[in-house]
Amino acid sequence: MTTRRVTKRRGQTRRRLLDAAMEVFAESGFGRASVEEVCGRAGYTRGAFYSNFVSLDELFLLMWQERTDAFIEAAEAAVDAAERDPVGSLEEGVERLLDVAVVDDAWFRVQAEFTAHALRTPGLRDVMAARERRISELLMRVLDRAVEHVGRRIPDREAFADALVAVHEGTAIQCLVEPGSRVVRGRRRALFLAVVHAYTEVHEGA
Amino acid sequence: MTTRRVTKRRGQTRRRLLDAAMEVFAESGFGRASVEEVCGRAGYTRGAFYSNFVSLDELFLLMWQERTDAFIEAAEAAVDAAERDPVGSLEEGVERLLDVAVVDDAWFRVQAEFTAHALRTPGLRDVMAARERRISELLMRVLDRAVEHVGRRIPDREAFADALVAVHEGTAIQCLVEPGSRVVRGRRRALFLAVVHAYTEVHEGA
DNA sequence: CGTATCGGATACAGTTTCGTATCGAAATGG
DNA sequence: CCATTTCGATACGAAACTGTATCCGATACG
Repeated sequence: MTTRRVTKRRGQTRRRLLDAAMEVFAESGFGRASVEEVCGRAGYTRGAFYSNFVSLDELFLLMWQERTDAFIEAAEAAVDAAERDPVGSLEEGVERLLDVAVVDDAWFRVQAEFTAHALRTPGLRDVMAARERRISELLMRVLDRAVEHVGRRIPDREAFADALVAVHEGTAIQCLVEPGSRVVRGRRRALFLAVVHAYTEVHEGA
Repeated sequence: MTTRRVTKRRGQTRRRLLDAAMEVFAESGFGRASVEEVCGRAGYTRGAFYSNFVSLDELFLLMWQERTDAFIEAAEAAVDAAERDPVGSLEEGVERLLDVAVVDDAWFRVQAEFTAHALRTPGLRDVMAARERRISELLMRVLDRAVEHVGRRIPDREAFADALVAVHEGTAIQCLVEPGSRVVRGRRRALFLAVVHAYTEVHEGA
């Protein structure tokens, strides 16, 4: 077992394959995508693929994790910045939350693919659950300050977090299924706000 | 073009193929399921399949519609019965709503498959959207009486309906992703109740 | 019953995909 | 630059799947 040299060409091919996978899965779906289709899109042949990954399943997971991590990290950075510049009202807090919980069409399709895939692959359920938790923590952080600032508190943080995630995912589906309903953002805002009010109460010792 | 005889054997085969499709799609996913796999499960060969359907896509759609219709009709019947026996509180109304909006594991998997599939098949988006609307109407009917009965009214029915569907689907995902969280039913109830309160107000002329 | 029609099994040809094994080109590092 | 390692293209064999065409048992109808 000798330590192998790692060339930069390798990194580039992995990158291109990962990116191509995202496009292909969004278009054809995971189940109907072939190794060849991904390679072709990336400008390679199967040789490159099998030299970098062991299976489509692995590639899919890696791609998904990469995107998820990138998204969460970006969102965390935004939240960090926001925490140094606290909002004055719940409405503002929800507005920021909407900015973080963006719904991107291609990505959400892949997300749907992954969900379906993960639901019948035991090991992946946990991966998804873990991600849901990270996102819920993130959404919580966005609101924490705002809630405190207006003199309210959160009796049951866990329930609140679950509710936020549910609303996020539930409304995201609607955004994509409904044809051209741009009205949806308003609906999302309203629903988030309602949930924030419902899961917080006026702080006693203020 | 003569009118063809329709035997009962044919009906039976269709039925078995439809049922097998449900199982297979839940296990293997739609994209990775083959015609042969479905036939095998049903106890037939491909000859039977191509004599009854033109493609897996068609079979999938028919199966999905059949199940969806059955579910909605059953729910409607339950709602009809319930309307003759009105509830006395919002809590009771939500409880009934939970009974209607059941989350069945296998079916939800197939639902996830269909969602992913429909998101990249333009014609199917509309089909899904139409179904969402039927379900939202149903959920609304469950609550209408209850809301009225406790002297409240619904300012924006459409927004309310959307919110209910979003909560239903969002929480359904959580039910399936989280390992053994039986606590979730309580969470669902709470969230539904919160939404009902948020989207209704005390009726003026009472 | 007998016969015409129907339905599903079987056989077949063609395509797609897979995973591996091999080979030449490119990159590395001395 | 040269030697060596690494990377990806290509060639190959095997397997799975598709869709059709044909055939024979089952079924309906008079």
